[in-house]
Amino acid sequence: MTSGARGALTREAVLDAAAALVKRHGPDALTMRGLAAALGTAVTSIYWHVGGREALLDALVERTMAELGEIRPSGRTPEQRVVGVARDLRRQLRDHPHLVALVHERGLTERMFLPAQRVLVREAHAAGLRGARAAEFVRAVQFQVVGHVLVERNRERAPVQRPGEEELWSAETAGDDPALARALARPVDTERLFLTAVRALVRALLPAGRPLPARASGPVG
Amino acid sequence: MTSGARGALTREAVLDAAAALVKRHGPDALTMRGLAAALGTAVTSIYWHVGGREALLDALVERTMAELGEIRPSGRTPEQRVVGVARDLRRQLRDHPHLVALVHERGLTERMFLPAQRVLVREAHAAGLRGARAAEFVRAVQFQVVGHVLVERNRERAPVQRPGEEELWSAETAGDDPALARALARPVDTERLFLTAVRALVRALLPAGRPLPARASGPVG
DNA sequence: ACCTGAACACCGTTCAAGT
DNA sequence: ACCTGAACACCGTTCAAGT
Repeated sequence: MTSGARGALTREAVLDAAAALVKRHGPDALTMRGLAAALGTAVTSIYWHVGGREALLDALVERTMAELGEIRPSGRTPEQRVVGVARDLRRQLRDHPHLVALVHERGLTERMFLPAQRVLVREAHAAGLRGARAAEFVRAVQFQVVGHVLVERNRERAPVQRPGEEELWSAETAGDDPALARALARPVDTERLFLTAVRALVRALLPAGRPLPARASGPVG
Repeated sequence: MTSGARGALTREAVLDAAAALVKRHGPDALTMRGLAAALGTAVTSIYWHVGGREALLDALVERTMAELGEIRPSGRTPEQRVVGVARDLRRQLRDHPHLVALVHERGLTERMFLPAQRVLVREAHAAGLRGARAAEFVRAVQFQVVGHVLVERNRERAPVQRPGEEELWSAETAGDDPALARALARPVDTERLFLTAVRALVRALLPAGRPLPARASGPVG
């Protein structure tokens, strides 16, 4: 109904319709029967073109991931570039909120982080980090970014916190600090929180920022 | 069948059986019909005692949360105590892996972190942090701990990574650093990673560690 | 090669009916 | 107050049958 049923059914057309459904109502709203209705075909045709629901969602993840623009580091110091990469990745994921849910459900956070991983390895090398140290750095940034995005998404779809109860909590936990109680009641500035955490991590793991003379490490590509 | 059908059906008995099912096969395996079968009653009895599936899962989360031991800070400096609190919370959540999944599904990470929040506020005050600064600190630790646990759980239930592909990735991303490629192929030392990240955060946000003379801040309890 | 309807084995939930 | 079976409105998937 939504998408024109012009011509033969294509794998592409199925994925398009599926993506539209997910975009509008979230992954849970994507049912094989509903998708078939949107396409104007029989449910079983979907199975012929893309396979079952699992395969469909896998394909959707892969497609959305390919649509994400590549991440290019910018900035003077390795620290600036790494923080920039983290921020860009977070922005990309924020722009595709359902992708995060899909990826989490399917245990693909590793896959999601792969493009950024390449870039971070280069930055680690440029900063003079190699081997196990470089790996630890990359992993730490991965956990940081992905973890933050997961928490952020989670809070967004949290049930409407009953304000009365929240007030109570704040008063109870804030212990003689009304300014803190107020701050805890306010919505979180997630962007700021994110940058704070990433910067702290990068500063702790990256060697002190010498401006690196010309080209610090070996051939890169 | 599993749990004895002795006496009248109780809300407690229903929750017990539900908890057992979730513990053994995960939250997805908890179906109203399956639960009724395990209890040896009609499905509809469950509705009378605890309400629908949503209410059941909510009750389960609340119950499991109450079972978690309270978190007590230990250590000399505020930094040590905060890191300890974070580590304890992570351990608790690791010991109840399905709780994390349930909490994430239902958008209750805020609720899950509440007990630790109280403790962290006290530590922030003890370290001389008040008002908005203290709130930011608490929030940062919250995102850090919860985020890490979410990523950790996600990776655990990730599909078996085809080793060939992973090898390729490593070789591709490692760029002239075989030790890094090997490190990336090895399983992550999540405990170490966690402590590294938390320590970096705490050091960045907590005022420099003076040993605090006797009692630094106002009345607390 | 592509598409179909019917059927199977599930779900959560409601409701009128029992005791 | 407590428990029941039947029924409703959904699911994903398979399969034999069509063209």
